[in-house]
Amino acid sequence: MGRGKTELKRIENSTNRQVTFAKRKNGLLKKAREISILCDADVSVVMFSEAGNMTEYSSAPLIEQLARYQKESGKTLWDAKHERLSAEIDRVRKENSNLQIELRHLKGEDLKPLSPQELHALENALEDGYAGARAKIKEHHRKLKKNGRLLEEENKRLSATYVSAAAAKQMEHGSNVKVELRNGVGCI
Amino acid sequence: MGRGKTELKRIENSTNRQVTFAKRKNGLLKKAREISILCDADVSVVMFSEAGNMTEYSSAPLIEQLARYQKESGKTLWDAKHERLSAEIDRVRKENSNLQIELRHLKGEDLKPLSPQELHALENALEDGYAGARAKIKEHHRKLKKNGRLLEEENKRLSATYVSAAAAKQMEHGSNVKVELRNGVGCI
DNA sequence: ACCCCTATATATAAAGG
DNA sequence: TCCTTTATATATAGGGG
Repeated sequence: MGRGKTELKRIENSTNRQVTFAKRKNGLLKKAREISILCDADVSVVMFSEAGNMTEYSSAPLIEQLARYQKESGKTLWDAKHERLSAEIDRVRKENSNLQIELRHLKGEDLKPLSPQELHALENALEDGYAGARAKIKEHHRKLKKNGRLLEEENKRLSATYVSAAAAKQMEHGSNVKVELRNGVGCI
Repeated sequence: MGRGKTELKRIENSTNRQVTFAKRKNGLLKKAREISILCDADVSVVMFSEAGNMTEYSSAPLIEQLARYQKESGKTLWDAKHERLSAEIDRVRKENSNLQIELRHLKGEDLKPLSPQELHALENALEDGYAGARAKIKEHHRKLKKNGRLLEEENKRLSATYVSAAAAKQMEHGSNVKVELRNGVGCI
């Protein structure tokens, strides 16, 4: 619809994608309104842009539409959602636990369950990671310094906000591992 | 659209109304599919004809769309229990994100947003952590060795299960950070 | 109700400001 | 990014099986 025929695939150019979304979003909403009026139908549309911005249209209260949806489709939105949420919580918690174990191992804690082989590997990982990280950090540090006092002032400002953000996060959900490391990073 | 311009009001003739609904319903669904594909957006449409027949389209599971809707709009579609579950997911996700950032910093990645002060602190943290961890690991390693071959055999067995568990976790949700570190730990 | 056809009305891609 | 202006592509009203 327009000067060029468009293939039905994700528009690669980000700007074009956004522009097209804005146009078509309006088009879709208009069509939804029209059909609900012309044909005395109930229509609900919920859209999320790539960036996460929501747009909705519903000719009747959405909750009523959903109640109807459940009755018609036989799908139990509520219960199913509950199960999904619970499953997601399990998944995310497990991931969290793994991350924390990783951090502890890297700090030399909770080594008991590790076999000699794993300990050896951990030593190597630490050694490699340490050397690489240290080099990168120094390099980055050096670059920053080259930019002189002005930038350093700016960084101090940023540092202040970063530290308070870190503090806020601690208050929020003080994981031991994180608190310790945050302190290490944020203070001095 | 078509031979006659149509007023935006309920079509009086029942047959025409139904025919128009059928046509426009398909048009709307097509548009919804297109926008979701072209613009990488998430779109859900639920429609009920005058007669009560339901049609739905959702680029992502409708339940998830609705969860997002709730969060964005602030409107409660279902009970508080679900909201608590959602809040917990958000909380743990945020914590995961922080943990991953920490791991990256410790690996010398994503250093750009850090100020010189923070970089310095990170260096110290790495240095201290590294020395401490290494000492602890060596000590632990030494102790294990003292217990001789029998225990070592046992540890090999444990190691095997640990490694496959780690591999399974990778398959599950391969975060870059984790995968790399797990490899370091699990593989030698 | 469901196709098909065709004239028109709309939607929108591309381009420029 | 948003608006305006085209030229084109699509959607669809009305009509006939």
